[in-house]
Amino acid sequence: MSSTASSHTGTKSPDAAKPAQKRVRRTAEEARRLILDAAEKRLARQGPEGIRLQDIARDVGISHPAILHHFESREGLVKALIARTNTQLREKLLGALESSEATAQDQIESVFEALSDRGTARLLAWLLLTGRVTDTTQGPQGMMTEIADIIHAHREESAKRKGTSAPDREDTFFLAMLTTSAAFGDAIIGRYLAEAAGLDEAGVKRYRKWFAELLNRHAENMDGGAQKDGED
Amino acid sequence: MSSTASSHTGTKSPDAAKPAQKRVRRTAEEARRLILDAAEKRLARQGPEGIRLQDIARDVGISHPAILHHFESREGLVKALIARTNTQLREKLLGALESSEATAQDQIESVFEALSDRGTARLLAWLLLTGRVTDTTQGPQGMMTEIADIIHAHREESAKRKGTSAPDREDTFFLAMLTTSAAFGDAIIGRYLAEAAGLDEAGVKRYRKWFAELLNRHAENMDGGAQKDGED
DNA sequence: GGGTATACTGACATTGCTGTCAACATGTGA
DNA sequence: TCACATGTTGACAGCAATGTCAGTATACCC
Repeated sequence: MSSTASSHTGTKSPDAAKPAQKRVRRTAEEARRLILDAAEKRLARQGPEGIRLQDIARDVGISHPAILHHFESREGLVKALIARTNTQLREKLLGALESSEATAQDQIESVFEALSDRGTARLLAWLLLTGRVTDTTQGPQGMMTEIADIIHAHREESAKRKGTSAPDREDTFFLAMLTTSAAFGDAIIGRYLAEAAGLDEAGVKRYRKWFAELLNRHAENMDGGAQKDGED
Repeated sequence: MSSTASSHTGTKSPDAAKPAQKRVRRTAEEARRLILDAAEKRLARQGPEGIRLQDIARDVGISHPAILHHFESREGLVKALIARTNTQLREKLLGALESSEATAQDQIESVFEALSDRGTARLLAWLLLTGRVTDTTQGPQGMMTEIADIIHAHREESAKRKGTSAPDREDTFFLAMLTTSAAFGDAIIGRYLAEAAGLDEAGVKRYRKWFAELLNRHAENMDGGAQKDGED
């Protein structure tokens, strides 16, 4: 890294043995990907202030103007990172929902996973904290309503199958909202809470299971009504 | 603001109505308080990057070196703000718990309130995001375990009174952890989720009540065991 | 009223980061 | 093999933010 090979081009020195810097040249797409990866990593580790062009450039092994070349500005980089994160989050969540094999347990687990993985929640928290949210349909908000709709459809279908009354729509929203908030908060503070309580990894797993069961019982009570065989 | 009044002292003008800049001289304590208030406000409104000495100084109506005079450095200001916020949060939460008149509903409500008020959760989120957490006993983590202990004592007492089996200690931790995460997440993203779902203020209230009842039912099931009259 | 401690200020030094620019180098197609 | 598009770079400009310093003004005490 520090071997900056003195001056820039070797042309001045007739030193044939020193082509020195084989400059790497990636496709624009590849370069963008690497830069976003590095930015994501920094952000997850060091928080908002960890996004510094110089640092990221060093991580990737390029000069910082290269980043500006690909993203126009620091703000452009941030926007691109947000967009990519949103897309990935959306895909993960919808994927988890649509795999009809997954139990409700798995689904809730996957929400927690998706938000804590790669500092997704941290990025989004920062996004919300710095007031970068403009459009209600974009970002986690829009996602939640979309997902709540899907879940509600499931519940209605399930209720119809069982011949019980359809669940309250607001109840489903509340379920989604609680899950989102809890997973969100967990991604940010969960680690510290667990540590303070002396919970190891298995304990965290138990916690999530406990939470999923809490919601399950609630849903069964609501959906099943007076019915008793409320297994899913 | 631009009326810098040319030179510094106003003694030149005998204008009694305009002694120009009677330099205000507060007690150190008062000055610190005002500065912290302004910093807190900025932080709540603009997020982490909103803490700029110049801006805060302007808000208070002093020059920015005055801030440095009282807090040594920007970092010192941040630390002081964190300390104060922690203290205030602690007092609020313990206060809410100890007022034995409060129902479980009220208590949960007060957790949400305490975290969302004055951007407390935002500050703490930033604190956690930027990895400023060192001591496990400080900050929200330690608070949670402390509070969980108190709640657990309540539950045990209540169980004894009813003659039912004592609740699982871990169950209480999980309750506290969920409440903390949910309130924490809510303070950060709740506003946006509610907006996306079209929830007005009354809706948010219903949500919190719904959540409190969810926890209540769970606790009653656990504590009451086979008992049915689990009102409290 | 004079003296002292210290809250406070303007001007400036310093640092660090984003963004610009001209030039360089490399993959691709003719 | 040559030309071209473009990924890439070092040097520098510009700015913003923290921090320093010498000096000023005010509350408090005698």
